[in-house]
Parts: sequence; structure tokens; C-alpha cells
Amino acid sequence: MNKFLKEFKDRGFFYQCTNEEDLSNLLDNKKIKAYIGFDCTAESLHVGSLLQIMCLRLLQKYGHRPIVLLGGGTTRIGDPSGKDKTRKILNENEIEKNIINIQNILKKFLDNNNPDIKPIFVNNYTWLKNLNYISFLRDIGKHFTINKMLTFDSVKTRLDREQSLSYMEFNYMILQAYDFLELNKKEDCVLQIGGSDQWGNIVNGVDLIKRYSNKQCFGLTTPLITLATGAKMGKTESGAIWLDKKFLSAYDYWQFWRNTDDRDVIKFLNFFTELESNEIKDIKNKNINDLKILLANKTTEMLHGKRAAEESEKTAKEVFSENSSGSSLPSVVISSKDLEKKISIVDLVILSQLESSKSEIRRLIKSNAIKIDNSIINDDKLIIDNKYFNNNYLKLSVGKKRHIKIEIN
RNA sequence: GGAGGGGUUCCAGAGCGGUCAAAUGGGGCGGGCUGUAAACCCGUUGACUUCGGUCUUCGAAAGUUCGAAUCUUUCCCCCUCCA
Repeated sequence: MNKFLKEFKDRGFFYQCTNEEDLSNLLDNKKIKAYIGFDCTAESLHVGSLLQIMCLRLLQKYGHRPIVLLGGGTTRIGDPSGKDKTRKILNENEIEKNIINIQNILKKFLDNNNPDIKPIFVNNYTWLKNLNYISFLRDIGKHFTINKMLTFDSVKTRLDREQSLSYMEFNYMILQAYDFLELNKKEDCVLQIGGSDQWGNIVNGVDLIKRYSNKQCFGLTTPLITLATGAKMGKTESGAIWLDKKFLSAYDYWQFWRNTDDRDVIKFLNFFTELESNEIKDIKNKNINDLKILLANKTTEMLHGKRAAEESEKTAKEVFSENSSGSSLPSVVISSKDLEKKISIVDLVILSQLESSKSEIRRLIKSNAIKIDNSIINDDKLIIDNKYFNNNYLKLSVGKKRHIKIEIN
């Protein structure tokens, strides 16, 4: 088997392929271009997209060139896959902003220097916006039968539940298939990778290219990652795990990985780090907590850099093992004026943004969950003044895991 | 088009005139145990509060009543069965 495919499988990335044998042969003989599409609904990507990003890196590792398709056009339509309801449609400016942001995140993960493998960023709006309806129907639409389209899961589940599916959304799969055709024509892209929920859309593209140009292309999907607890990866109660410092600090990102369930650690090392599989086997017997630290370090390093990873580890050690302050804890700055106005402990927690409800904070205080510099606060009317600050800062803790530094400006 | 069932707090799902901020389970949060894990145990889970209470929630609006998630009317939306 082709080396790329082998590692793809060894790491657990593989779910389905349109034609594994032919793809393997092709990859053996040629450096190809492959694409993955990213939705631009959100301002940033979160760990839910990380597996796709790892696929892009893996392509580069084996000398293939990734194409990153930013769905500026299709985001204007909304993918019905896996959605119960029509999504809200974003306006032009939001989408443009999201595209720039997402592109910047992806660049952090990819090799942008080597001209042979550096990623090609494309936005499908550039071709979708100019489509002529009549000629599109004649050239592309004729290759799709409604009979078949109705059998796709994304469509079927909506119809089965008698949930409305607009004609606009119904067209999504055709547009995605068309994207593949377009990339095949423009860039000679022969492979589309995506999550298993994209299988239908990907197959449509492969079929369309076959019918339209009589060329063979391939689709490859990755499994849906579920956690040992059965939950979906990447969404915690407190919000998504964003791949963007603006939304989630490097320290919090590190913590997310550090808190991985024991049962998921090896899987995640395979998915989200580039340790060789035999390396992973070797370390399997190591202390599970050391493995979690390794996982956190590798993942954080990949996104935020080595220094951020080291600082996060150091801070975690300070906070959890040594009970000290933690040098690179996320911090919130308050002005000395605020302090003069007699901030209560409740207001301080509000300012820290660790909690947003005063009732909740009072409850937390009652259960000994709020601490300043490791001493439990049990008076919800406590006024915080200068003497609580050492060198202009204090450490505020909510529960055992959430810590933040409050600084006086 | 006809017959029936339903929309309840994050989710599922009870309640069907006052004792309802609403049972129970899940999830979340906090505490205990531990390893920043899992499992388990305990507490908590609308907002604000001078901790006395106050205010806003049970699809939407209007009404009956001293008093409504619970009754009436209209509207919106879902589901099942028949044509």
C-alpha cells in the first residue's frame, strides 16, 4: 500500500475511499493535489476541524500539495448535512472576515514555504458567483437525477422528519460537486478529503467529474471522532475549543488536551500529534499523565508554538502541583479606579468572566469553590481592595481547574 | 381534505386551577475520593437580592378567576393515522 495511505490508516484517519486500490497506485506514481473544504460559518476553526487539518499536514509530509477550499460561496447556501434546521445565513462581510481569519489559522499549521507543497487557498465564491443559471443547469444539472439526490442522507433525514429543506439547500450538494470539478479543471486536483458526513457530497463530485470529463478522481473520508464518554469532540459546555488565541488562550488550549479522558489519549496522540506510531507504542506504558502532558505539549506547540507550549506546561505545574500563581495564566486587567469603587468578590468574579451570574457565584462561594491566592472565600460580601493584590495582581480560582490572574493597571 | 395527539426550564420528560421557579432522569457546575482521569458519593442547577423577599419563565396573543404551566378563545408550529 502507498505510504501516505498506510500512515493515513495507521493513524486511524481512514473511514471510506471511493477506490482505494487505484488511489494507492496513483499516489505511488505521482505527487498529487488534494483538497479539503472548510465551512466559513464561524469566525474561527475549532478542534472539530483539527483532524482535517492533520490530513493536510500529512499530504504535505508525503510531498502532495494541499488545496484549501474556503467555502465562501457554499457558506452562503448552508450545508444541510447533519443539520436539523436551516442555518442562519451570514452576510457578505461576515463571511469575508471569517475567510481571512480561518486562512490565517490554517497557515499556522501548514508549510507555506516549500513551493512544491505549499497550500493553495481558493475561495469557491470566485467561480460560484459567476455561474449562469441556464448554462449551469444544462452543463451540470443534467448529470444529477432527483431520484438519486433524494436518497442522500442529508436530504432524506430532513424529508423523513418532514422538516423543511429549501430548494437553496437542496442545491448545496450540486455546488460542492461542482467545486471538485472546477478544482479538477483548474488545478488538476484529483482527491477530495472530508469528514464521513461529507461522503455523499464527495461521491457526487467524483461522479460528476467522471461524467463531465471522463476522468477518474477520488474521495477519502475520515471518521467522526467520538470521545470515550460518547460526546462529540471539541464542544465543551463552556464553549468550543477554538484554534485562535483571540477566543481561547494557549494555556486553555493546553489544558483542554491535558484533561483528555484516559481512554482517548493514545487515539489522540495518533490523530493530533506527529509522533511515529512505533514511538507511540513505546510510550504506551508510560505514566498516563505524562502522556497527557506530551499530548498537550505537542498539540499546543503545533498551533501556538514551542514557547507557548512550554509556558503552559510550566504554568500548569505552578498552579496544580506547587499551588503558586502560575506565570502565564490568562489574565484580566482592571483599573485602579474600579478598585477604589469597592469591588465585591462577586463583582470581581464577574469581571474575570469566569462566571456571568451573580446567583451562581454566591452559590459557588457557599460551596467553598471561590479562592483568592488559594485561600477560600466564604463571605459573598467581601470587598476586594489593594491589600489582596501582591505586586498588583492576584490569582482568582473558581473550582479546582479554572484560574485567572487579575491585574491592576 | 378528514380524525386524533402534542408544544414545559440546557435535553428528555412529569405536572393539568393555589402547597409550582415547576417531579424524575440525563447533562452542566461545585464539593468529597483521586491522578487536573474514569467510576462512585454528596450538594447544586431562572435572574436579582439589604437573604426578609422581589422580578421574569411553561409555543404566541387575548380572556375567565382573588389566583393559571394548568380553564376559554384566536393564531403559529410539530407529530400520528385515514383519504
